[in-house]
Amino acid sequence: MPELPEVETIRRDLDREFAGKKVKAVQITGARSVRRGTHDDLTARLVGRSFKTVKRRGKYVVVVLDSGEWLVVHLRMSGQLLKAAAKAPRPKHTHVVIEFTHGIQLRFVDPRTFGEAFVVDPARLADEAPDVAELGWDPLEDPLPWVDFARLVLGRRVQLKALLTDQKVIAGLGNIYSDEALHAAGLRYDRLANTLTVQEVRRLFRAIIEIVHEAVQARGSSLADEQYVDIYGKPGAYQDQHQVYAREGRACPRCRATLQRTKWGGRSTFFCPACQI
DNA sequence: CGATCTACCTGATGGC
DNA sequence: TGCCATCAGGTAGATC
Repeated sequence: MPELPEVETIRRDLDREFAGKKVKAVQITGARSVRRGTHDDLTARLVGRSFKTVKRRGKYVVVVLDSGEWLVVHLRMSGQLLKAAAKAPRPKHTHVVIEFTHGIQLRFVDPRTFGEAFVVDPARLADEAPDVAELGWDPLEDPLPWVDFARLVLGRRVQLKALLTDQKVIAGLGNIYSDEALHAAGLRYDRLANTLTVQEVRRLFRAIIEIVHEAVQARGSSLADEQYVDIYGKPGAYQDQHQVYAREGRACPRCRATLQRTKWGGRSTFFCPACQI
């Protein structure tokens, strides 16, 4: 569920709440949530360590420990990171609990169990976490001359939605924000990347950056099920600014044509059939 | 290289 | 009420 803006919201709050805090104990109850390395190894590399800073790469949360190692968390479809008092009741599907002093916990809750947490030595990232090492351009973190973006786009004969959601090309966009960015740029999801004009590439570049920044401002998107919440359990507000996502049958905010929903790559895709070309 | 499936899971929702 | 199908923010791997 969470894409770049949601993960960035979580990152900022984690950094504010936990930077400098020392891990007292770790409890791992969900078998699937820790699958790179053993449970004992994760525990040993966390206990007694402090959270130094919290960073983000694409949709990965990266906690830099005072040992220099990284605690990496990916929330996949249904993961949540929640700050809670030790005595507060534990939600169902709580798989990992990191205990700090003063009775504060960081909990990893994940009903569908696709998410994961692991500790990695950043010097060995390419070997031990190639998925993290190979991430592409992060539209919030990485300054990128737009001509370099143009090279990324024009060099591929691939449909735009595949390009935007390919984490090795652009890190952090998923189903919601790729649809929103394509609408903002006036481009269809199935347009081939290498057919874009220079002007269209520039519009896409600007649209991606703008959408991501606006969504971070609004603390991300929570859909009807409120699966995404921040570390305090609060939903985001960007869904109120969605122009196309989950708005099929309604008027396009730009041209008033009726927005459509279709299936692309096995997922719902929303677009305006009139002003996205 | 690129497109298309499948699989990994639980839970919410809607039709009958 | 129950039962069944479908859908959900992601990604990796197999196959063509």
